[in-house]
Amino acid sequence: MASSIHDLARHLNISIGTVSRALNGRADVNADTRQRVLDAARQLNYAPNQSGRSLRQGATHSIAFMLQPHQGDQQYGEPFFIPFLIGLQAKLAEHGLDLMVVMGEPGKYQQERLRRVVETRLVDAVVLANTRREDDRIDYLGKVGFPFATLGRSQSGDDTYPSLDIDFERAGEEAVDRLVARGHRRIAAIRPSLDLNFGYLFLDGYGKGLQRHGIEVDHELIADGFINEAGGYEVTPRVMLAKDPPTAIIFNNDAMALGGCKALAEMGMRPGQDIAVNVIVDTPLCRYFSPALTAFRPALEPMGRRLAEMLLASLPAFAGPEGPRVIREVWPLELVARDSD
Amino acid sequence: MASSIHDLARHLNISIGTVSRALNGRADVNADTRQRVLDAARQLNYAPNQSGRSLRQGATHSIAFMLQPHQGDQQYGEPFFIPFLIGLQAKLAEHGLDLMVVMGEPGKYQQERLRRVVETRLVDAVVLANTRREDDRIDYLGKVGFPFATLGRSQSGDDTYPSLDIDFERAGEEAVDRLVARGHRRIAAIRPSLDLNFGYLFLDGYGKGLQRHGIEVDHELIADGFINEAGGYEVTPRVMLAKDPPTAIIFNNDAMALGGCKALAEMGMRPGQDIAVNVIVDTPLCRYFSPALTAFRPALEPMGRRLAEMLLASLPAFAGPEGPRVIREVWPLELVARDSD
DNA sequence: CGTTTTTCCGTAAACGTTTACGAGAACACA
DNA sequence: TGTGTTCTCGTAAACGTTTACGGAAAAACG
Repeated sequence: MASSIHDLARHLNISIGTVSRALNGRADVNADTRQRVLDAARQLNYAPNQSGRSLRQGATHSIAFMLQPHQGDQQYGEPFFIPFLIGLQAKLAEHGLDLMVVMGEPGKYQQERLRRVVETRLVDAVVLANTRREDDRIDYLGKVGFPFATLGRSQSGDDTYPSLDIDFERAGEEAVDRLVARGHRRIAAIRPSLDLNFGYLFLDGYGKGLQRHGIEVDHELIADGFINEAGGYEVTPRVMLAKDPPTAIIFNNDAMALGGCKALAEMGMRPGQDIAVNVIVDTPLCRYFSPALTAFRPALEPMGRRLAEMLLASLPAFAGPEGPRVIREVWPLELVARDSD
Repeated sequence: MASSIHDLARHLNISIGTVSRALNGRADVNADTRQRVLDAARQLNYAPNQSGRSLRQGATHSIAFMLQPHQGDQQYGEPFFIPFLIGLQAKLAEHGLDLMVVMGEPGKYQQERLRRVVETRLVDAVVLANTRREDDRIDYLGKVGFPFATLGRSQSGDDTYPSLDIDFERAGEEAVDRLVARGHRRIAAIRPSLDLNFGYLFLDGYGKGLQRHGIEVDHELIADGFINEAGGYEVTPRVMLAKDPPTAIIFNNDAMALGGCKALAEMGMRPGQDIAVNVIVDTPLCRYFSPALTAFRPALEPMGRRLAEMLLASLPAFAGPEGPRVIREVWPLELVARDSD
């Protein structure tokens, strides 16, 4: 069924070497011959077998995107990633690269899966999401020298890989600024309990913001919960029961915010009226929730494109004439003021 | 860097044939030898090069999932697909298959991309999403005999491929039942204007439902719009301006429903009070919208798993002893009654 | 002990490419 | 005409596997 380069060569009474060179745009082939090859290829529906060229070239021309669904994502499903993926894959496609998505089982350790991807040479490089503060995957990839980039920062590794993150720290600070400006002094912070790095960054910004306004950090106002709606629902009452309860809450995750608002509602508190709510990392959910939640929005699709560029710039095969280079960027979030504060 | 089967063989003073057989669990290898090979493989971090085995075996052990982002999805991004993908890839992974995601550019024709995937033998099979009523992709894959399955039905092809869909027809009918039971006789239907097949199925069910209750179809109450929020926003006023306006609306898409509700709000109508709203295909957005929208919910993650099973059952290499078979299923949706009707 | 069967392993071909190398033809130049 | 250069192409090796085949050794059998 599938036609090979031999069929094409035979059909043209030409050697396979010439066919290959013609197809790959090499200079040492007669313009006329090239045209004939191109025409015949189209006519016979020929395209070079990917496995064959991968094997010969030692490159698969594909990239793996690795994310780990959290437990309980089956219904909710991190809408965060889709626009990012759209951007990522669009830019990769411009360079003839395909995208593989490796998810792993929800909640299960991904290291084994990653090892297989690497050792098996399934892809040329990996893009890591859900970066943890200490991330085995980064350590591993660094150790074995496999090319990768990360969406999100980490303390692991030695910064020799490209990474793109959003400025959680600054967003945390800005949220505090905003809430203080609106008269709040008792501001709570709720973040995921996992080792996810952005939880720390957010809290740093939150602390810095408070400090700048001369407000002391009250640990009764900080809580960690599982990074989903149930987590937010469970943990929000905890800060509300502080001796001196908060008048505002910053949620470090949209799902947790939604769960938190449910808990607040059950306590008879309406966001935007009885309590102010901000959430870091806006998603469509924040917008459609009632009241619409004031949130900080990242430019996901451009981020996807950009991280693809950064990854490619770090790969010798794709880097420009100046050679490969490692770029690391932190992008600002845009405040979307809505009705919850 | 990467170790090959030759390294392993040399290290063990053994032939590469034996190593391969040991690794692949073939019977004709001494138990003792096998263990030594396995140990050495682990020790040397060896795993067979994927390109090599793909080339030799004529199978890539990966599947492509092909979806087409609609224009304007950059922020919203079809949350529908993530849980489905989680299920799909989980089941595929159980069989040692990897998942490739091919998106194409938003709004752009995917045929070229598909041809490349097929001719290049990038994957062993394809899963198609966003099936259209007449779908070139299905025609093409059928014609060239490339294995595939679809999420959603189509009129194209001759039903010789596995497909899994949700029962839009029945959901449309049930929505009518529900609304009639609640006293409505003037029920509008809003669906996407594209050739997406589910739009037709939905409308069939809607018509059948009306008929069963002796209500005549009024074409002033049916409208098509672009399948996003803007489309819903634009088209909803149109049905509201009918000579005899509707007291209920069924939306065939969550994004359109949200846009529609915005339009309704601007006309001073509150869903659940001044007008009833149902939406086919629930997403988290429906749940968090205010008022929470009554909607019909599919079991996305199980559907993903199931379609993977169905696809595998149709592939000779994975089918059981009874040989490959084509399964087609239509799954019911679960009504989630909320506050909008 | 001779014969047959079984167990185990090495050899080599094949999968479909790309590419280094070299060679013939055409051309330029003196 | 002789020499050097440029164009163009064919040859063959290599990428890392899997697997059909055959053969040697061991085991089973009478």
